[in-house]
Amino acid sequence: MDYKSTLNLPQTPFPMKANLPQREPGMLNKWEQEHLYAHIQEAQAECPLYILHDGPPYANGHIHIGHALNKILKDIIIKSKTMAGYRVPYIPGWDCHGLPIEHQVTKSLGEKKKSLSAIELRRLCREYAEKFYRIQREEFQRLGILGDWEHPYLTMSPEYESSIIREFGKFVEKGGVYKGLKPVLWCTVDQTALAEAEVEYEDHTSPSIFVKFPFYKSPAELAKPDNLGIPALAHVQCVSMVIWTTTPWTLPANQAICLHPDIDYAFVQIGQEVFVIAEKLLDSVAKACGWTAYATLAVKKGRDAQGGFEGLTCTRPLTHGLSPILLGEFVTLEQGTGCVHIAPGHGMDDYLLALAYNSRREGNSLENPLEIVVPVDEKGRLKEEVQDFAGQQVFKANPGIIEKLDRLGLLVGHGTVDHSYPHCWRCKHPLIFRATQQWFVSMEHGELRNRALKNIEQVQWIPEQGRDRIHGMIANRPDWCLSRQRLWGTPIPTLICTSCDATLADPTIIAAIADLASHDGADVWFQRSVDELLPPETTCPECHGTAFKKEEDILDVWFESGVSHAAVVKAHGKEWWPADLYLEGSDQHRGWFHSALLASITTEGTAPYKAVLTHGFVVDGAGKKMSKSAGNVVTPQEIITQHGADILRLWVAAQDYQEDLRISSNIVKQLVEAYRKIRNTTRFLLSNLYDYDPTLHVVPIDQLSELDRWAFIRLSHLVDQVRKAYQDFDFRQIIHEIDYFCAVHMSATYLDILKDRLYTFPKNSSIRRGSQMVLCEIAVTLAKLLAPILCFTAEEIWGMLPTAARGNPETSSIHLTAFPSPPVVAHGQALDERWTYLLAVRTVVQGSLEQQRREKIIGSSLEAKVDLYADADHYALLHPYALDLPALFIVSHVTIHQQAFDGKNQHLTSDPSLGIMVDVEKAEGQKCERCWNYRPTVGTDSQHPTICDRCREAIQ
RNA sequence: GGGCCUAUAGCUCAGAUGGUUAGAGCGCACGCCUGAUAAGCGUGAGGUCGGUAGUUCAAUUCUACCUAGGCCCA
Repeated sequence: MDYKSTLNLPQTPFPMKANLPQREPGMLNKWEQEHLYAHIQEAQAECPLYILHDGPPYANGHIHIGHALNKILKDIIIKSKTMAGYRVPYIPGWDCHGLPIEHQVTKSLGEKKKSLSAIELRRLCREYAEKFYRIQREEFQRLGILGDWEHPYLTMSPEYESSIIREFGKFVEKGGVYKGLKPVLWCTVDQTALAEAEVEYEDHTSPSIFVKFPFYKSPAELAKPDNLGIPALAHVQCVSMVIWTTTPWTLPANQAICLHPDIDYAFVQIGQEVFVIAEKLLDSVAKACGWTAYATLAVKKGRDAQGGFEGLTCTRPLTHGLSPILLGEFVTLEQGTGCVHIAPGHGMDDYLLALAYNSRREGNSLENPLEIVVPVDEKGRLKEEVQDFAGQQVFKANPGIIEKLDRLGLLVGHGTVDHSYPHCWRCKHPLIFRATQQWFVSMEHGELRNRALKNIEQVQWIPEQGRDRIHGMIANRPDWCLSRQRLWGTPIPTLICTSCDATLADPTIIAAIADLASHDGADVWFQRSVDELLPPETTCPECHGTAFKKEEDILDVWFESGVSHAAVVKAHGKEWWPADLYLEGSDQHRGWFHSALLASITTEGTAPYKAVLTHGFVVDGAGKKMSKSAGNVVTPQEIITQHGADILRLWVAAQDYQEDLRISSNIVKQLVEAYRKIRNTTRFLLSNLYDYDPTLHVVPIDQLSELDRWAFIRLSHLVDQVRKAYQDFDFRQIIHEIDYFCAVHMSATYLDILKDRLYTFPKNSSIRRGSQMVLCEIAVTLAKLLAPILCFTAEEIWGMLPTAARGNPETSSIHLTAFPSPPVVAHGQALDERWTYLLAVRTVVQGSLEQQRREKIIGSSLEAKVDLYADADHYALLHPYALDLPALFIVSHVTIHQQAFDGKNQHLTSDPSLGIMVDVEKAEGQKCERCWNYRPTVGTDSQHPTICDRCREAIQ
């Protein structure tokens, strides 16, 4: 007889092989056709709102692994918050303006660019951004991310551009916006500012000169203790600081000399003169200047509490006035003299030093603020005020300036130097640093800095260190420069009076421009003339003139994305603001978190977010940064095509995203294994539910076997822990919990033990149906707990569950369901303790079985019988389970003896802590053909001579 | 150079106000099963807790420095 056909063997259409790369797109189609995202929003309409505001990626290029990480984390949070009972809308966005796109477009245009109008160039940039946001949108959707993809926010849309202008107007209204000077890289040929990305570094030969700046005070005065306090100076003729520069033309703009506070400076005597230079550079300077006989009189640190340099002044070589000596950390000993000529209008370090000194003048000895002097016009010519050189192009003026310095006796040494120097990427000419008029937001006006710092404390930063990081940045940053000398962006809608040069930044006019932009976009600023843009009665507040020209700068893109809290969050409704969460890479402490905070503090008074969660960066398997040149780049596309998006999502969840995240083929391989364990466990659950119907076969929990109830207790703990981990955004904990649950509690324990019961017991026996109920519950629960992470696989499982398990009425997608509550088992704790003991005994028995297996006594564990020897206490514990133990150990027979360990039975495996000894031998009787247990009853029935009594009953 | 951060088995992660043989899952090796089968079960081997010095009766855990790495800034 074919007894195999009398078994209830597992069967399921749920395949072992996931085939995710093929299967996932089908599911995406289904979700799109069913308008799943919209359905979820409808279903949750009455739930409390949870707003995760999306930071806009830049609409340039395909998505990389960092984008995938960011969006998957967001999606996991959105899906889990939804399943936890919130209404969680997701409006994705893109950052569309800015230099990289303009740069790409300009580059591809080549020479044609010159004949293109601003409006035409903007149109090409718009097309470029349009193309890439669509590409990225598709790539994001492929990751399984649900959201309002049909209505994303784009910073180049008319509504958004209008919002930017409106927010700028609010800034102006609050009064913190001002026009000031700031150095930029400037091309004197194209007469335009360049960004760092547009600069090419090439070798260039520059003059190299050493120039003296004689101290204003006489040597005798300097020698006194309340000055430098170096007596030896009293007898010399002149004491000078010596600076080194490769840009003689910037000397007319000199405002100060900077020393490093910790460097030693030598007072070097040559004849009747004394020069001050860094001690460590003395040899090289002496060589460059041709000094032969010299002596060091004294050495002094840049910063010295008594008789320090700081605050002393020197005579400027080419202009009137005195330059104070300042201290700055940026001074190095790489080249020069260690004494740096400071021209705030022509250098970034110089500029920042001037700002720093000007902003804390009480704490230092500066009498007057340092001025940002720019005696160079936009064509690179020295201006009128520069005596002898007015009208000369800066590079051409250098020889004359050197000659004049020599004539004045101020040139200590000169030569040339070959170094890498910035050049214009288009015209290839050398660039200069030159300060230009730009728009700024004051950090001090209206206490912006202090209010921002105070609000940082009100925000939850995850991880905590984020607070320190942004705090330090806000505390130390200079005023916010809003100007960019570009075309692809939102204009700064201010005006300049053509008769008196006054600037006109009027909130009413700005509001009017914003209205225009809301229909036609910011292009109106470029398309229309001043007269078309301005109200007719507009007059200059300074000179009452009526003729204006437009400001040509556009806004910093950080301002644009910074105001998204208003343009997107608030625009959707007051109750959306402030957002519950911003979630980006840790670089955004200086970027979006930063600009959004300043924007929101200015216009709303508080931070735009309640919490900020940051993640690290993706690095390769060795922890190194990914780069094309290193050849270690892993793309989301390759993982999706090879393994599927769910594997990528699993990777995101399994990693500690608060640090750097490693990825390599090995790591992905490990994840595929973990995925397989989860998948196969689920497959086994499903395969044993083929004949189970929850509406017909449900068994009350208190009537389940203890083993089933133990499984429910494990499930209950899992639900608790996983739900808490979702709340804490601790996703790797979820993966570990689920992985452990599947591998240890289910696969190796519960499911292994259950096989005999499921396969060999009568179909409708309540014990089998009871176990099926538990299996079904576990399958449903696992699918739901996994849904936010393995969104495709969970949906696939959902479709395979018994119909009635999918809710009543049946729910079409798992993403429309809520997280399960933990099942409640009466007296669960006592049961759990008993079973913890029984399973520990099981482990000891397995060890014993393994010994006998190695001895070739047994192969399969069903070939064994087990003798358990227990002391009195543990015998009492074990005895009630006498009938369950064979199934629990998966052996054919178990006998329990009450007998304490006495040292005589040393061939037995013993475990004193469990109070037991174990003996394993070959089981008696014949192997039942049907259930494979060894039983004495096999052969006792003439009709069924090859099966046991239990199986005979089962097939009746 | 500055700010913030990281370093525990091949991989992903636990761990402790400092205190017995530092844990898990996976992978690996070996064995079993062949009624979860490109599956399942069992057993086992893997770690000078990045390095050095210090504090301490005791440090992987605290401190300093160093090395390697990441983000931001200069």
